[in-house]
Amino acid sequence: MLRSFSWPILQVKKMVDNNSGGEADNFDWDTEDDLEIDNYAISAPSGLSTPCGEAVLGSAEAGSSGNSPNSKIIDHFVGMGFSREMVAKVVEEKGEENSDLILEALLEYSASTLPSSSNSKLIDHFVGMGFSEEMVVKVVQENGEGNTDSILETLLTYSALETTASVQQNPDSGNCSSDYEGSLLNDFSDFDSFSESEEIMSPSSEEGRKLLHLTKMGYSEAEASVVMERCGPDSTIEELTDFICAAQIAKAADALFPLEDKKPFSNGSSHKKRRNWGYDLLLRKKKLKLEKRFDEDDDAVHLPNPMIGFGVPNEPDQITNRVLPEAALGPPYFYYENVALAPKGVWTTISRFLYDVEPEFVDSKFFCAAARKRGYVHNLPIDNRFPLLPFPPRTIHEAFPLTRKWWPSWDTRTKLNCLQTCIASARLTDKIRKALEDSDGEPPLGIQKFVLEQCRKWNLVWVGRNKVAPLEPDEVEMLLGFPRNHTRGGGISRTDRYKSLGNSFQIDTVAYHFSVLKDKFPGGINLLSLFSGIGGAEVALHQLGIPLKNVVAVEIAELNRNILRSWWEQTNQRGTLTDIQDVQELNGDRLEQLIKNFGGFDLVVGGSPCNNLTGSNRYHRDGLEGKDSALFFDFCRILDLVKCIMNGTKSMII
DNA sequence: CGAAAAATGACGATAGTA
DNA sequence: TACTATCGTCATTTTTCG
Repeated sequence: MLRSFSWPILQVKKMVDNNSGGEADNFDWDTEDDLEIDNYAISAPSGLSTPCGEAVLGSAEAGSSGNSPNSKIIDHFVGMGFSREMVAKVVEEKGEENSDLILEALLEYSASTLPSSSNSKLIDHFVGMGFSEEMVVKVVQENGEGNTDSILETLLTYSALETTASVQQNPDSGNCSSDYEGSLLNDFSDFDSFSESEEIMSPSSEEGRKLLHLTKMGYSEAEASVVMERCGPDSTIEELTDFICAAQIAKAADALFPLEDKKPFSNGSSHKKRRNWGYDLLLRKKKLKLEKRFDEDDDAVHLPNPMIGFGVPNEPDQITNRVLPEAALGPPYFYYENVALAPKGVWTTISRFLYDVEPEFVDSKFFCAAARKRGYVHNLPIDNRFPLLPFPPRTIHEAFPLTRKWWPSWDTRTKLNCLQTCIASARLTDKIRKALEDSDGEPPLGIQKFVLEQCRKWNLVWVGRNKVAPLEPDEVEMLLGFPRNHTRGGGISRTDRYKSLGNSFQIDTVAYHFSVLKDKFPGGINLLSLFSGIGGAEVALHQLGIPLKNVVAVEIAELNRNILRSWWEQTNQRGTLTDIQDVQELNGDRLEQLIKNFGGFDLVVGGSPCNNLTGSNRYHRDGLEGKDSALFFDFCRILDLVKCIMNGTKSMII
């Protein structure tokens, strides 16, 4: 509820900053000069072509209709959807000077009265925010009037689509469209081939094919059909995905605006700059693509070799200081993780969405006996890190001494490969055994090559004469740094243990990065753990001896929530663990409540789904737009909400 | 016996490095 | 150019459970 009412706050700010607001539709999408973008953001904030562009105009007009300052103020708030009586009353109580207080009071009153309001009142409310009545009625019907949050979500999406569409179709935008479309071909070329193969299987109507294609890409049918309507029947998949992509970026960014502007009359420059974030990003993305066309992708993220990030224990070449972009500075600290070997461009996008922080790529083979190439984007200090002690075994032989007896000399592996979610079948290991038994002594080179290839692929170890086997679940736990039997019990199957473990952090690696927090939070920390899985972040902090005060863990899988809860109880944690099922539940309201309860999060951690990024996925390696990996944008959304709410809370306290 | 859960086996492409 | 690594998905079979 609060969130839906937060929107108008932005309008007030815009209105106060600049009352003209008429340039929204003429936003220059062809601009490639960052300086110009920044200037634009600072000098003409009302010109942002946000999805609520209409709302801005609407309220500005409403505002200018009044004469005396008093009625003007009242009109402003009425324009946001508050009732005139309520506004008048509040203005009288709080005085017309302090809009902060007025808004606070209005929000409070509305929160208590709206739930009982009628359907038409709800519609009026959203119409008051600047959405067209037609659209609101439709969306309320679709979503049901109970869920104001999803109504707002949908409205924002539709509005974003309209805005981007009108900008794209604006003939005044010069050569923008041709460049833009051309550059997009690169990005969606993999989708292209996908669609061609799909065509054979479902040769229905062209429109149906596109719809199917878009929905397969993970977009809702509503999104897909709206976009197709906007783009016309001749639109290509590239154009369609472009619209949706832009809308999603806009959506992710816009979800943050309201609370960002909780201090309606502050004018910090970074504050204003941030508001342009999603669009700024869109432009940068475009710029990046253009650069790519000229073979100048300086912006492309490249993996370090050796993959030691800013440094690992016992290795030279430590980097102990770096300059973070201003927007990235805490509080809170944040820590995002995903697979390093993602499709091209993914890490560039991730970095840009996380305040342009340079990712730290680290292979966990420097911490344990198994490789794990991961990228981490975080704003933690990087000096005076220390590792967890004792060091875990860092070679296969140290980790599994019993295998030494059976390890053939021609298997030269000293480290295991990445621990994944599936293991080799018994049939494969048996096939290997038979292949080896045919020859006594040294097997032929061909056999050696085959066996070694399979061993690398499936992380097999030698457990007997000519006998290889996959790792046991508890061995995987050990390699990843979890306590033994961490994932055992509670009715979890063997298969699911592998799956949960395969999706987890390597504790020693993460703990090394977290170690800098120990001095800073001697009394313990409040942790927001998104996609928490089996609790890698929690375990790492615990091992470091950093007390966990309040932990909010968001995890979709019940089995994983049970594992974390069980660990929490086993280790006699003093703090409180709140678990939430879905990141989508975590809206502004919920976060505000949580943050109010214990004064803010010190650390926000999350490794969003990698299944659409990893090379192991043969079917849906769709990148960040993939069905599951797109949840990355929820990480951004939530992180930014936390940032905004905490800054807002702080300013109210001070 | 039948449903549900668990285990099994077949299935390449991409992107980086030497 | 050749070589290597990769937090996986799907359909089917087998086992478990009531």
